[in-house]
Amino acid sequence: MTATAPIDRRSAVLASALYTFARFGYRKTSMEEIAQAAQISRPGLYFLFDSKEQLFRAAVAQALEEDVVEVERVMAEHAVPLRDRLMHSFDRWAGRYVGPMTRDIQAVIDENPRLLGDMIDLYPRRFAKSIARAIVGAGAGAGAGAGAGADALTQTLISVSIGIKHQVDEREQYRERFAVALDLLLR
Amino acid sequence: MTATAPIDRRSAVLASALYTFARFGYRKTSMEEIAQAAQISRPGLYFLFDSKEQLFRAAVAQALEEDVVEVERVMAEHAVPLRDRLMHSFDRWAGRYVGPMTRDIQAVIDENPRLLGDMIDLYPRRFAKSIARAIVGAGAGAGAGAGAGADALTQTLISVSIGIKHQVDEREQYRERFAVALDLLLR
DNA sequence: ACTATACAAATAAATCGAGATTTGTAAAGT
DNA sequence: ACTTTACAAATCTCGATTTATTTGTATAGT
Repeated sequence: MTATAPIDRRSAVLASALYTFARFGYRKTSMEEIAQAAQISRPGLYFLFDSKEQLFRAAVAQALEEDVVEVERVMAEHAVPLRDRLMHSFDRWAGRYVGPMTRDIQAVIDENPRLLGDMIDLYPRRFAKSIARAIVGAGAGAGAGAGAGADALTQTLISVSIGIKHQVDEREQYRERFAVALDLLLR
Repeated sequence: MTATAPIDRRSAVLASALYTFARFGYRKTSMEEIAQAAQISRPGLYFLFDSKEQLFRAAVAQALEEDVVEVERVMAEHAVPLRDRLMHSFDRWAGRYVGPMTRDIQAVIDENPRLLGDMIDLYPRRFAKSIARAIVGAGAGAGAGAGAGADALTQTLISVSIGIKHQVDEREQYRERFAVALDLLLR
């Protein structure tokens, strides 16, 4: 119990930091601003994180990790209908980052690929794998072929999701359009 | 016959100009570069077009017009399978602008909405309408509901197309992925 | 229906130094 | 496991000036 306190603190700072990075972009966000938003002193930040770069990486990693863990958890709930699981997972993975407040989180990630290294490929792959597994598990995608049909369906769902994200500017619109696509792609 | 010569010239200059704009962006492309690429003198350009802005508008308009006219033509050919018509139309409308050489045509259009005015909304709407009409005509999308199902299918196809364009960097990859999506969305 | 040359006016890019901000670390304190 | 204060070094910002490029037009020529 006593050991969880610093972990929670660290986690809270990362969540706050990501939000601050999102508002001003990586470059124009100072450690001072991050510290104030997180209610910590600036040297205290350096106690928790070695550098601004590492803090940024950790903040993005935590967000992606939480998202993908939630997706993996939901997709494994075989009792609830596949359609509902997909809706929830894509909304968490992508829909969540549509809209005036959160859109810039995606932007700050996209604009600093150099700082993020593997994460940019690894997490989306893990997301896709989780989706595909659940689709074969539910027997959708292709009655007999199994894996191939599931990969095709997964790939198409991801493309739809990316496309919608570029078309709409509110999370609710994302959800509506993705629901339409889901109805067409699931029979 | 004698009157077609200037029209062809103008048209060729516009095609060349769009390509040049695409390579360097609107701002960093000079009239001199456009003139050289089009094998015409710079004052000659001003004889054909009032200003750089007007030339840019005309170049984009010509490309979009040719694309959408081709789409309308193909989608009206009721004899050929709907799937083939859709593949051809989306490849012409979007796939064509994927790839190392042509990728930036889309970018230069997106980056200068102020210069393009209505075109940015009008041509995509015309494209969507052409697709939706053909889908109802072919009886796909929804056996009974007619229009609603066709609009949903059209909307989803467009989202897929936009998504794929952001995922791939070669036209052939676009075609492959879109074919996969088509197979899933058409039964 | 153009080309070649030329030119004024506007725009953009390059340079530069002064001043401010920011990073990362240290030290002393609780 | 932090806070406060302090500081050197690096980085960024800003304005000013200069230099170069570009636009749009004109003029003479074919």
